[in-house]
Amino acid sequence: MTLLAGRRVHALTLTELHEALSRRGVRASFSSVFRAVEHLEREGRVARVDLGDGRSRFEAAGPHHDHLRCESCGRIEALPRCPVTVDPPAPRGWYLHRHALVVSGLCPGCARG
Amino acid sequence: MTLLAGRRVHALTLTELHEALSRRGVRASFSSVFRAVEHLEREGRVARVDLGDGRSRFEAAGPHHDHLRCESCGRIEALPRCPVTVDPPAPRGWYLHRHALVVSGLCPGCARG
DNA sequence: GTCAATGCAAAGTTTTTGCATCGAT
DNA sequence: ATCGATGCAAAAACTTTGCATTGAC
Repeated sequence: MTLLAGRRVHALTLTELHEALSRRGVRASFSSVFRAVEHLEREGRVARVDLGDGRSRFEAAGPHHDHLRCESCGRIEALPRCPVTVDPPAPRGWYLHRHALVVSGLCPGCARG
Repeated sequence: MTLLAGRRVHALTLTELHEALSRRGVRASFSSVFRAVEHLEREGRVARVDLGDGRSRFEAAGPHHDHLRCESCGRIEALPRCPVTVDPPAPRGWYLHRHALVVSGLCPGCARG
């Protein structure tokens, strides 16, 4: 949980999480990590996010926020505030209750390079 | 292309596209569909979108639009207009140039059921 | 003949499951 | 003994590639 709640590290993939745990000396198989995250997700303590790179990422559940993603290095950050207008013009009949926004471009490092 | 440009059908997966083509009498292997789409994507005529359900979807390239997705039946539609404010409050240093928004909830059919 | 398009099968990724084992109560 | 947690390997789902063949020019 501490890992997933880190302020700097956002939305880790299972592999990243597994490696990060190993580095910290936590010996757990990939399956265990998978199942732990699955469990935490069901409990509502962890949220799965999909940033469009083809794999699921996980982060500590919390207040809504959107994501920034660097198209060059893959770096991920949370957007400081949500730029989606509260009243989306939904086609009639739809009942909408959530959204996921990924803004992409170049992070400071890659934009300079 | 005609299929991918349809107004009703948005963002087909490779499998859906393959099946749709078969139904229309176009006999092409899955690989061929994959490579055709890959080619069209490189040409900029087709755009890949990821709506968070774990597989890539493809649609005709065109003016920006975001997506609606029904969490119950998977139905997908384009949002009539983009509810993202033009000037996202990006952290300093980032150079942003695109976004992908998926609004989800229940489609008219599933909301009623 | 040449070169691109095609089909099939196989490999690569990532996610998920089966199953036997280990551990605490 | 029981019940959940664990590890390993295998299965699944999707995407991508290798390679031999086919087809158009």
